[in-house]
Amino acid sequence: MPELPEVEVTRRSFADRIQGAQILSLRLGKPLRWPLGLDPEALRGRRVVAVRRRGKYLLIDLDPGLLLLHLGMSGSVSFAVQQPAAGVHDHVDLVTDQGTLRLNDPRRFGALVWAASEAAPEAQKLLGHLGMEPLSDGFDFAAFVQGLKKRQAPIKQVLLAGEVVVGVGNIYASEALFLAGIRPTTRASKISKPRAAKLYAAVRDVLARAVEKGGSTLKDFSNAYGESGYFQLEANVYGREGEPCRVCSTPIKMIRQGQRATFYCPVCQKP
DNA sequence: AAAAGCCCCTGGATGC
DNA sequence: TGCATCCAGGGGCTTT
Repeated sequence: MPELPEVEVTRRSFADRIQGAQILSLRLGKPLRWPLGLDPEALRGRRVVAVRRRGKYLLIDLDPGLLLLHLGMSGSVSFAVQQPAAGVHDHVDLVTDQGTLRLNDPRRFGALVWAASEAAPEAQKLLGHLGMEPLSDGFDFAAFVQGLKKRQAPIKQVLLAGEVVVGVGNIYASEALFLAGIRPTTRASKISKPRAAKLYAAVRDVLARAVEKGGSTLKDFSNAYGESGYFQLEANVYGREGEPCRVCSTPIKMIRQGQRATFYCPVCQKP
């Protein structure tokens, strides 16, 4: 479900409310993708210092240590002073003196992982290979071009891999490539500098706009207040197979790349 | 080193 | 109505 915009929207919807809170307990439900890596009891009494985001991971800074929270495909977070009784898919309740942070994740591809610090091996195993943050000042165009240059894989899959730039998932990869006028099957290394410049801008623009719209709610995404996103209504190609391109009216095509659906306009997007 | 496939898991939509 | 099949916002791991 959640790509960078949904994760960022989630972060913003509870970061202020949990900041400074003292952890009272941590209840875990069914196993998630990875074990926590720590006895939950050990967290009692620690303070939540801040909530940051790296790619699609939420970093909940504690004193000391941090928790890495990933929403997987179907995860969503809620934060409330008083949570209702836990349902079958509520697998994390982080109870604090300011409210309870709850993770609901039917498919359980998500995870909550303890790390002693961001530099510690258990954190670096998940974060170490990640590429640039597209919405930060550190998103460097020259490095972006260089990253594309050395990859022979189709550009759609290079975006998804997250090693050049993070946070671009299946929806926004198709959308960014549409905005840039680039065919998803084009080998990354073949993209000229001017076209890379369009893609660089498109990635930023589409993610920033999606954050403003509260993310995309295809099925069940909501922020920590339970509010839906609306960016899906503005999708140019994602989920629109056979429907007319909003620019040229040509039917949108759907193909499969690495077992994931890709959508594009065969006229607006050139190889 | 990089690319391509394979899974993890549940639920909803579709088809016979 | 019942049951099988396919598909879904991710990504680490294994195999080429």
